[in-house]
Amino acid sequence: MSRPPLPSESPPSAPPEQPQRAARIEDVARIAGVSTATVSRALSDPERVSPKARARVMEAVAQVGYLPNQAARSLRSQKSRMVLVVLPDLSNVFFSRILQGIEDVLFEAGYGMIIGNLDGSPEKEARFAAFMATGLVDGAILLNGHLVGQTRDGQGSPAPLSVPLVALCEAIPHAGIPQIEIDNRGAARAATLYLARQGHGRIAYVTGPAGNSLERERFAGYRDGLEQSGLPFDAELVVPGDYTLASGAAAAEALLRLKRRPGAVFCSSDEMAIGLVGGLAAEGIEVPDGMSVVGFDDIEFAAMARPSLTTIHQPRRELGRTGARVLLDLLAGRRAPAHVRLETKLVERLSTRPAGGRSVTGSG
Amino acid sequence: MSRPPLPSESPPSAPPEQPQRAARIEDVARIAGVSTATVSRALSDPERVSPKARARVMEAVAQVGYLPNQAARSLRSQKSRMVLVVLPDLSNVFFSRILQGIEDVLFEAGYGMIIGNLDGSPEKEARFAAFMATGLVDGAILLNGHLVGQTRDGQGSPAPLSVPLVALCEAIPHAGIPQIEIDNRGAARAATLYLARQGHGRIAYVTGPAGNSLERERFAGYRDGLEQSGLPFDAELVVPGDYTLASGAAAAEALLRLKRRPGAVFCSSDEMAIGLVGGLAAEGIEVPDGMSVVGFDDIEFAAMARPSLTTIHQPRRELGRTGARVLLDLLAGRRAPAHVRLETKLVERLSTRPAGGRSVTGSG
DNA sequence: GGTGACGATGTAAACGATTACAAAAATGAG
DNA sequence: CTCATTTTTGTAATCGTTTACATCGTCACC
Repeated sequence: MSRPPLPSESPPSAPPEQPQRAARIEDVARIAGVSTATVSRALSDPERVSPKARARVMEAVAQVGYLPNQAARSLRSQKSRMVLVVLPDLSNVFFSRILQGIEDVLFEAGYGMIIGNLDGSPEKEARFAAFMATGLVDGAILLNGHLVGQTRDGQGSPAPLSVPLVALCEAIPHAGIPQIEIDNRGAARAATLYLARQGHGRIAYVTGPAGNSLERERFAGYRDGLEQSGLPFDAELVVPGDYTLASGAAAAEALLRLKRRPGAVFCSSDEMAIGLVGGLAAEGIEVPDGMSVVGFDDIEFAAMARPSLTTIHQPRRELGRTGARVLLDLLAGRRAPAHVRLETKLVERLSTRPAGGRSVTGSG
Repeated sequence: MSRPPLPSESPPSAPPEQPQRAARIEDVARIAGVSTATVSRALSDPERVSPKARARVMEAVAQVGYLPNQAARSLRSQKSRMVLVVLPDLSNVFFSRILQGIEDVLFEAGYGMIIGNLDGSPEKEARFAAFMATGLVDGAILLNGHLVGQTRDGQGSPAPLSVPLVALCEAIPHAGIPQIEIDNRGAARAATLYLARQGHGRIAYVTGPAGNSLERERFAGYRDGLEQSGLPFDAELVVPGDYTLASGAAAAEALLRLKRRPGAVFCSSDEMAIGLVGGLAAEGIEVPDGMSVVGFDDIEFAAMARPSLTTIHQPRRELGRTGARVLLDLLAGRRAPAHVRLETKLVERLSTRPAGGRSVTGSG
């Protein structure tokens, strides 16, 4: 096709006022002297193109700084190379390292990560569900323990699980969704056994929120531990909490009100354990001399706390990594394990000591 | 084209095996008896469509559960309604609340959030830069203190800043990018003045990493504070750190080696302050009786620490919110402020006390 | 009743890639 | 050298929207 002749003063070398429109595949094709199909192939699957053409394409790409438009790409290919990560609370330190692990693996595989921070809002939940249904993401990792956007408004069909999902940490009661988790029950048993072996006969337990699936497991583990140690279960020693610092402090008061105080406490979260230590200190009871305390999670701060906290270490980053890997398997159509359990580890620090023994570190 | 006759048992009312293809705008249009243009208008700008048509469209949408395909939408409209947030380290607790603030505002405005975790990797940086250039995101918020993907490989043109940007916390030396930050210098001055007013004559300072733009400001503020209090500056009292717990602990040792010990220390981060407290305790010096300590940031743990930490509170969530708002202004073509400064606040807790006074809380 | 303005609607052309299909070129066997 | 086969390339359809432009009524005003 012939164009109208250009004004004589405009050599094609450097058009001055043009606002730098991003280069398209067509531009690359023209410069390289091939078709757009060849350019596309050279970029996505270099083997399918002759070395000569490939070189010309690469040169043209470099010359114009071509980057394929993502919207066009994902419209046509029906893949977005994006993953949604849904979590209940972005500001909760517990999740940040998991996110990091997820990001590690996703990035490596060329995927991006969209964050869905639920924050207790049903609106958010609905929107994130839409993310999955509109092709915005190829899959999702759920850290929130339940399915997202199960809205069946009006006569609408039961929202189809449009993309592959993976559940991290909390179990989702839905068949066919791989679960990545730790052995909460076994870990809680280990913590309880540890205290029992240190000679503590009355071991209290500060729970997480009722109804939480993790919590049920941990509570079961606590009872396992008691049983295995030949200790009696005493409902009086079970104090309700909700994983927060404040509930740990409240638990301290509750425990001190008991006629027969426990010599040790196992808390279902580090935050509660730290709150408990503070609450005990306010009443003049120092940890570990006055009481031994074990936490759960091994958050960053557990090691910094005073006294540093004996706790159950969860491999958070590795949990994230594994979850991402399993999702990638699903996305690639590979067979994925239905269930992965990661090892926990009891980390001994200074918030526990044998019952009846004397403190090793003389305090002031 | 004629198909082979179906087995008689399959009436067309409910095709059983069809894998539930997502409804397209065309389906909605057909059911509502209007054109696709009208459907599009009814959804994006209901005012432009007659009430009758609107109602029919809405009904059809509900009936088939239509959700517009994002890729198609953003391909055509050249807008993705996504924002990239770039940060140096996702696992750093300092950022999580900022992220939360950003997410708050973005969600409200109908935007999604893609996370770019740099993690010190140039590859990541390049990829995130590509996110901006490929239409994947409409804008970006940078928490990392420098421009992303400034790669000018080969003869490539100087990567055009393709989308609106906002710099949060750290300043980016580049004209035209709005900066959202706190008054680091003023806050550091306030912390120093506070200690001076408590009667401390020798006030040490534990720095952040050299070369950091925040750090320069804070150091200047420390000197301002000394000057304003009529105290001499003593280079011996400036101990290098890098914001980490470990460097705080190391600083403790350094300070204890001095012939004339300071009575108070101002640390450029809470983590260092907490490390310092631990390091001092290891040498038998308790805070605040043996030394007063002030931190910076007011991270979650500052209040939980023992002793709880006097520190400079940064409105992290609000920083995130403001950054997101400014970016939205930019995206909407509204005039955005070039510079926003948020207020900090000195939070008095138990890691400081007047010089020479006696401790109020009797320990042990 | 004619005319202009306005609002509601429809038609069809983008947006920028990927990819099914067909054609052309290269390769190898006989 | 011919023919079958394989590789490489090109053409054009396609993904599912939005939106410029054209069209068609409707209404008010003269």
